[in-house]
Amino acid sequence: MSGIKEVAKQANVSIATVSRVLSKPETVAEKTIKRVLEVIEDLNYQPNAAARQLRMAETTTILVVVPDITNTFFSDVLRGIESVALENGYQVLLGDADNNAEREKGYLSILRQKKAAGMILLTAGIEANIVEEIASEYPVVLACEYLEGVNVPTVSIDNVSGARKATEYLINLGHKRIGFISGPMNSVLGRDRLKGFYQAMAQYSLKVEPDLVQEGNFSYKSGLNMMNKLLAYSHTPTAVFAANDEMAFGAVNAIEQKGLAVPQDISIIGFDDIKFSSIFKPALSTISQPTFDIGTKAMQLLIGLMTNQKMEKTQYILENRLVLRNSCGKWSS
Amino acid sequence: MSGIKEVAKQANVSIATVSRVLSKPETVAEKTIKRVLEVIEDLNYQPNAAARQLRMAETTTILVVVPDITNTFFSDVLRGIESVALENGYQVLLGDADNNAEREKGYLSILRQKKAAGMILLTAGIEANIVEEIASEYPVVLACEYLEGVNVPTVSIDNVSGARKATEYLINLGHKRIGFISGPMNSVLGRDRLKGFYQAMAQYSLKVEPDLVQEGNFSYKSGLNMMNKLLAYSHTPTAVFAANDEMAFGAVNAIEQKGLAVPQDISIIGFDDIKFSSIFKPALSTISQPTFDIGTKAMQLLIGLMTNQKMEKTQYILENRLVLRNSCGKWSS
DNA sequence: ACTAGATTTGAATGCGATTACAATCTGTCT
DNA sequence: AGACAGATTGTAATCGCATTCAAATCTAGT
Repeated sequence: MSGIKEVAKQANVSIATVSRVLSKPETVAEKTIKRVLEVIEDLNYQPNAAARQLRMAETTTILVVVPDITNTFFSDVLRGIESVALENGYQVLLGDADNNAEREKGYLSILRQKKAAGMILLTAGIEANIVEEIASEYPVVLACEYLEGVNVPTVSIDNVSGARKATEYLINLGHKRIGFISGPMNSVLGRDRLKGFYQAMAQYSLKVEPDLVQEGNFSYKSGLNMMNKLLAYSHTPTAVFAANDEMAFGAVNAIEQKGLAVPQDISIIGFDDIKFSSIFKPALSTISQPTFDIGTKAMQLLIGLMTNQKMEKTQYILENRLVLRNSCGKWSS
Repeated sequence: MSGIKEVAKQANVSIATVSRVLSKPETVAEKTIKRVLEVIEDLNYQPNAAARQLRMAETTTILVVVPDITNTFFSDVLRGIESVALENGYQVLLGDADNNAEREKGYLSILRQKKAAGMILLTAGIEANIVEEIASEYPVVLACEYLEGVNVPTVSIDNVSGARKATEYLINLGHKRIGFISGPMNSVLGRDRLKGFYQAMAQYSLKVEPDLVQEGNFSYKSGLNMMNKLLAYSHTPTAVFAANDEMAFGAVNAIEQKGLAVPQDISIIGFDDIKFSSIFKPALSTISQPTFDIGTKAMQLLIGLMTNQKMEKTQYILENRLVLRNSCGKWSS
């Protein structure tokens, strides 16, 4: 309950002096500082954030919108964000969109209310033009997913090249009939990974059979279902690339439920390298994304934006890399 | 940039009327409402949160402090919290303590600055007396971990009975030499689960060999290490209870690395029932916690506190239950 | 047409902090 | 001693909104 007035009274100074002790101590006499500080300590005084924000026209909270906080991939990124936010005196307001574009949009009002100074979008459910509009008015950075043709600061990985890398690896192992379990086609991420797959196949003059590419939704269950579908064809693939690790787990388990073995009968590769990928059996070969770094970079970018630093670069593509474990094997036919 | 003044001017009314349209429309003439609303729509006006908060002396953000957002257990709880927060017009400010008590304490200033109206603690690193003090001044609810002898609203599960349940199950399967990989002994959670283990063993007059209980820290790696330690003894246990699922995964993998099989040679049971437990092989038998419900209940409690509702109950213990999968087998000697 | 009563509106005030500017104090120099 | 520069402190305006209270407008009954 104790406000600046109370501190001022007890320290026998004006509220202006109290304020100065906190923000510009060099303009206040030594012993006054001491006296005021003691009272502050005593009363456990902390300046009211709302009043300060109103006066200063700035807040130190930023908004992060995630599609699903339960997904460890996003929580890793979030941790990166929080880490540099904290270092720089920012707090993060969490918006879980729950994979719902409407809900995602709802969070924009936080910005308009000036409740947050900026926003990091880990999602991509909002229409590109809306994002662009909001980004022209407020500091916004996109992480993980980029929006085609939108000129908003972005940090991401190159999903196309990552997918190409994974596919090439399978090809070099000798596989020719390669299946693909994609992410949802309405997400850039899903489309890009598919594109990378096609590119690699084309580069090696391999035919991709339409039946062998199935659309999942990044969930374990969909991986399981789609793999079962692939298994139902007369010519089953000898390797399949799942567009994320969770679906890869599903694929592996579907295969094993049919009495087949990974990688002896079918090789599986994933994408993301989440925490459980190395714990899973067989340990999953996958494309590793620098999740934590995506978070830190995104937050650094946002801070740059908020403090009006002129930026040399606003588009960052972080490196991904192939991590080899035990879910893929050679194939000779 | 458009404030209430701008709206008032364009709608040709005073700012008071604009404010009334938003908060007490029934006191404003029909057509005035319509006109004002149109301008508001037009300008995309949203009342400045800081000004509003300052005037009203209340905010709609609450603080949630988690030990580690990366842990799916906590992110599930968080999702529960967010879900009812959103329904009731609250936003959640996330504080990741990163398993660091100091950092945890740092978040308390958010409350003092009135940046958040209340707090949910999913951690328990802060000293009990400090928690009690802060809780006497601000709305605070504890979730997941309770603090002994602290009279603060709490929602948790009964870790003792859960652990007893898991142990009993192992005993009923015929196991006698049962090992335990505990959580850190400086956490209530870790101690309670150990207590449950001891209780069950005592109830069935089974001796617990000191060598067979090892202290881990809830991480996969510690599960792996501690299991290796257990495996090094001449009389290895026939079953081990790991105090959480991640450590259970570590235990299983340690066993398999030694060429032994789960559950044929050794049975493993975990605690938490995280998402990955049913995907893992063998699918892990474990104690399931109602994570989402813990979150919703905690948030409901907090809302009650913040709105000064008189509460019939402030201590909730949610049910846990044994979920049987494939990591435990019968033992006869 | 006039007035009491009901409805609608506007001007003034305060929330708690920051800060430009004015006022006061200190000590030094002439 | 008086004056002035520099250091220190206080005064008051301001941020954007909600709210109060009194003024303005409208309604209907006579």
